[in-house]
Amino acid sequence: MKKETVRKEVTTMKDIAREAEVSVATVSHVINNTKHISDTTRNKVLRVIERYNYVPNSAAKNLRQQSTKTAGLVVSSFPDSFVTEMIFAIEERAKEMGYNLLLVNTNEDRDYEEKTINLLHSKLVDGIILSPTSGDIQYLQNYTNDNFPIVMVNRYESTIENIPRVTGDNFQLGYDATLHLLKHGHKKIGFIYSYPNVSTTNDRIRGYQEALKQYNIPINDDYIVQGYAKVKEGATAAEQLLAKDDQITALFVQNDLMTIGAISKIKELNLSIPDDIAIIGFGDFSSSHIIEPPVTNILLPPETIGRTAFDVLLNKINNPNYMSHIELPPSMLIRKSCGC
Amino acid sequence: MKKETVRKEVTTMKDIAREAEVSVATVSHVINNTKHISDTTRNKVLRVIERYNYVPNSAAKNLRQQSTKTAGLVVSSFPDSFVTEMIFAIEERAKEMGYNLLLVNTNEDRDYEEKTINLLHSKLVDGIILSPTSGDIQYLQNYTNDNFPIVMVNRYESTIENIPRVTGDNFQLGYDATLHLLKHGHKKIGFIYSYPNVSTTNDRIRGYQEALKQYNIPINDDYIVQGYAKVKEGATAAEQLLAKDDQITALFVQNDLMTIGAISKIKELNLSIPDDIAIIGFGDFSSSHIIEPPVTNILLPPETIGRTAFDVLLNKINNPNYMSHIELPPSMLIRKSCGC
DNA sequence: AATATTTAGTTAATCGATTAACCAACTTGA
DNA sequence: TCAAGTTGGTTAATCGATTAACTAAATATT
Repeated sequence: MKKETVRKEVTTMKDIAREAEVSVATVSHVINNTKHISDTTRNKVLRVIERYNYVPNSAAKNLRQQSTKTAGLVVSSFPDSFVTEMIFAIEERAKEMGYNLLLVNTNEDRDYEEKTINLLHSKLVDGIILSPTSGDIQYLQNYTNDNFPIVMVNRYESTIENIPRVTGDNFQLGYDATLHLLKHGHKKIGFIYSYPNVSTTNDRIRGYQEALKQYNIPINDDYIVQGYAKVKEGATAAEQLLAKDDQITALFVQNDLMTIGAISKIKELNLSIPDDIAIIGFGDFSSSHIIEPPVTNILLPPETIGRTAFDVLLNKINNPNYMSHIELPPSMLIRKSCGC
Repeated sequence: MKKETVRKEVTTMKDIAREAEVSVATVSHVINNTKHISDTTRNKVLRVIERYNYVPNSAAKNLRQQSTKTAGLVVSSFPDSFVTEMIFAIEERAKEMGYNLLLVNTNEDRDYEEKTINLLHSKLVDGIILSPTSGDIQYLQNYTNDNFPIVMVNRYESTIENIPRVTGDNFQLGYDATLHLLKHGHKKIGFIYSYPNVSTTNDRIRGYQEALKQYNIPINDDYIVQGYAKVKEGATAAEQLLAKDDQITALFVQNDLMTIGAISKIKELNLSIPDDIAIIGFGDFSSSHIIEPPVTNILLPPETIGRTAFDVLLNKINNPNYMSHIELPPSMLIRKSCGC
């Protein structure tokens, strides 16, 4: 039951060599400038290449050179403006450095993540930038033991220390945003996170709790709910929080889509922002300032994180012993939704 | 000045074969299920594979099999919700069909697009889904002559008819949105597009003009301005349109970011939406319904377009003679900004 | 019992480049 | 004039898999 494959007539270096009446080695040297070739021969070869519209077979090249000038980028989610901008920055930096990017989205599926990294490993890419999903990623240890370059971006896994990483300071982020709300007099602050058991969520929650502790406010785990990084689920999470007898007066939401969901739910309930419910979102998403009221956000710099991550990967590729844990500070973009 | 390369100790199939005391062929057959191997041998091999955490070298596999199970996706822009969702859909469909996706963003750079396709060609990928940027893309003809599978998505180039494509019906889209504004009594309608000389823009403008013509309204090219698909530039475009003596009363904007920019500019000018200026945007972006007033959009289905595009590519890969031009109809999501 | 078929493996050619090692012819220098 | 160096190439091994063709042993068939 073999599939009938239509054999493609693809020009190889051999064809070019034959046509130009030189050896394949010469063709290769002309293409790669690896040896001095006389102008006559060089031009003869180039003309044939031109005529046949010849492009060297990358698989063969990769196999021989043990390098692909391609990097893998494995992210766990996608249409969230922070991640999108980070991807964009990595892409851009890769382009600048002469690399291509193989982008894969695991959609928070741990098994798929492992499978993908397996696939990307072994010379399909020179290295991987990974934003891991939750769960045990000890399997990564095998790759790092093999000296296969991996760097973590945005999220990290604290049990694995020997992988370089570039993230935001999410503890500080959680702390700063919460403190801001506390200063406005809020005592019951809801926290809507995307996914559990990932460093971004964990660290922000720790920061949130630390701020509350400093204000001597008891920590209530019921105030911390999941919103799956989506509009609808963000709305549901907000609804759930606002339905409590406790009269929560502020919301701290961890991504743009959930923020939009939460705001639409608050409006639907005919509550006023920020008078009834204050809200702080995450990331400088573009509609923030035209939403009514304009949304106050706490941010991390996606471009810097992305570009830095790629540079770190490059360092790791060139030097297997390279190591660094880079953490970038958050900042706040204060508008109206927090009550300022 | 050769770079000192640290030779990586990578386990090959030969190592596995030696260790399991079988031939490399047997190892290959175990891995690929290409021949019946006794349970004893199979297990012996599998154990060694497990122990060494062995993964076959894809470059070698690709070279031999003349197939990579990877598709290239070349887009010309990125952080726009329509494109993002389309990419997401293509990704998802590729995953379902056992393919990986090599995503490259050309950022509207024609030369980079050509270079990228050159690179992706020749067995780095099995085929390419392309959303071409403007300019002469006759160079594509070389690839299609080689039977290299390419399909165009979202945008197309009308001078090349022998490449399958999946797009929206943008003429209809331009027509419908404009007609809607005309029915509300608007006569001076500004049109803000992202990039010139691409089919999406051209077709929508044709639709826009056709609608005006049917209402016997003279076409004024000054009403058609560029917004570069970005928030800031969208705002500038809106400002430029509203500054005219003509008193434009409606805006038809071709992507989410520019729509957000235009709205913020209108608010900045203390004009009311929809009373002073009606506005119709494009795409069902998530903040549409919480912006004040909620934004009316005309849409195309990014998921259907994306999934279909991948299926078309698959057809083209399996059958070089496959051909189709698929055009999906627009729909409208009416909210308040149009004056309804 | 002789022959045919099945099972379980092996051998070796192959994919299309890169590149170290080699070589021939020509220059240069003393 | 002859050794040394330079120029402009070529030869052939190699990267790490896949797979057609082959073989030996075991099993089935007549």
